[in-house]
Amino acid sequence: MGINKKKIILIEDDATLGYLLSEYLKMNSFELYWAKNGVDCLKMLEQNSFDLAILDVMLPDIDGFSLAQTIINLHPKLPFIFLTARSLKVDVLKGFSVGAVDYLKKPIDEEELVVRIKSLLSRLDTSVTNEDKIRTIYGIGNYEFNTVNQTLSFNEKVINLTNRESQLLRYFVTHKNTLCTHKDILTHIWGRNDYFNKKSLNVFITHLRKYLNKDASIKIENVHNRGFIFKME
Amino acid sequence: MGINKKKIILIEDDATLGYLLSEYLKMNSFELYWAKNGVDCLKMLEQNSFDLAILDVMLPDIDGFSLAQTIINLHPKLPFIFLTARSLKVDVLKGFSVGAVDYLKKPIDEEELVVRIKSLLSRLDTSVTNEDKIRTIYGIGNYEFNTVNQTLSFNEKVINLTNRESQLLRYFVTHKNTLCTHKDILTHIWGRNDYFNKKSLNVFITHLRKYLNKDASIKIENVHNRGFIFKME
DNA sequence: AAAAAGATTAATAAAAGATTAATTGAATTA
DNA sequence: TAATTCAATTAATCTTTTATTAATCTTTTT
Repeated sequence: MGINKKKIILIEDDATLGYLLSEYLKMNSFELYWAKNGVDCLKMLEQNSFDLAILDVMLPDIDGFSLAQTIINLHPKLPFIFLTARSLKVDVLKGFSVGAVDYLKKPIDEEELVVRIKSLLSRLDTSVTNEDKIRTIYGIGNYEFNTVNQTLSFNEKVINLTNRESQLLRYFVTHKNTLCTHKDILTHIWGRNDYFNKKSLNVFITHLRKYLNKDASIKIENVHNRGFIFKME
Repeated sequence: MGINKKKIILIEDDATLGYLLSEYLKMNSFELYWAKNGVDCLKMLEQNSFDLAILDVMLPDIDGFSLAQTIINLHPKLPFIFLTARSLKVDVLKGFSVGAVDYLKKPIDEEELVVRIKSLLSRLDTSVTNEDKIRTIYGIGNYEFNTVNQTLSFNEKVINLTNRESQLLRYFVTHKNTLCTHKDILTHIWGRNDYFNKKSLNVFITHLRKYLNKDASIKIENVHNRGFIFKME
């Protein structure tokens, strides 16, 4: 998750359940705001910006679906989930039709609630997902390695790598400066650790060394009888 | 929703439930593919590109969680939901921890399933934004490509493109300078990734290369065993 | 110094790709 | 309805690429 706590607003009139959920969610490092009714809720929405709203359908002063509608009008981007005892099918359908991200039926397990919240927040948070995505471009010294196009560039010069070369280099950059045993490399890339594949691996090591010899800070060092260490940085 | 039906792959070994869900989802204008086991599933994933996977946890040949792991490795962007009779809490938590978008317990109401699917697809849908960006006219080096008239012009000379030629060229200009895998091109344009369509693709590559050979700055490069890169600019 | 492991270069065979030609099949027209 | 046309697919052939294997040389280890 990000460096900042995610802000959640819980709209729940029941004192016991409200307290329980608030505390549990706080324990799971969310910043929690608990509104006990619709009026409080709107006030809080005025004063803060939230990442998620959890809405009870049955509220003393306003119907949850109407409140959801109001929330959408005021904050179209705020995702919300319904949490309710009314598990009537029409309600579930109505919940989604007004734009709910999820609809959970009481009694809900707190742990499950937390993983559901985390799951949907991580998907909604584009900044996080982009960071976490498998990187396509790696800097290797003065080289640039594009794992998708399978190219290695150095000062405008572009080398096209073959599948195996690219696989091997990717393995190395993701395991840089640590021993990569023959066995690990072979089972991971060749799928099988035997004499001939090991010979093949050696050929590809030579290829990569040749490609990378423009930058002296990068080295593929052999550890006798064990494997290789890809040194960089 | 977009102009095209969303493609869903359902992995379910139970014949009755599988049939029921398939039919119901088809009725709700999804394009449905039903895999009865893990092996079938992987084959289908090779041959098509999907918008969503629905996974039973209990499969005859492979554990659903392991299959999910495999799916993530092969298709990191494909969202999946679990649909299962095992409503054990640990399973739910495990489901989300491996990256599920939702975890539904049997017996599930079909109507609810559909609204949940629609809700999450609408939130995940990025293709629409990309589709919307398609322009009518593209400059390709000294050429001008009109996607509506399906023409390619060079110094007053006009080449009339066929449907396939135009589709393929459009795919390339909207994905220029990045690897377009055989699979992506074939599933996107031909709808199916198999041996014969790949042969067909090769023929069209030859066509486009011939049309575009007046401008040396444009190249359709092959990446052995992976696909093509349309280089321009 | 001998043996094993590793590095390098070269040879080879299988697979993939490119190109041209033939065939199919649907749409259009006589 | 038969003939024509044109695009897409399939087939046949040739070319290129690539992973592997082999051969040879160099380095390490005992």
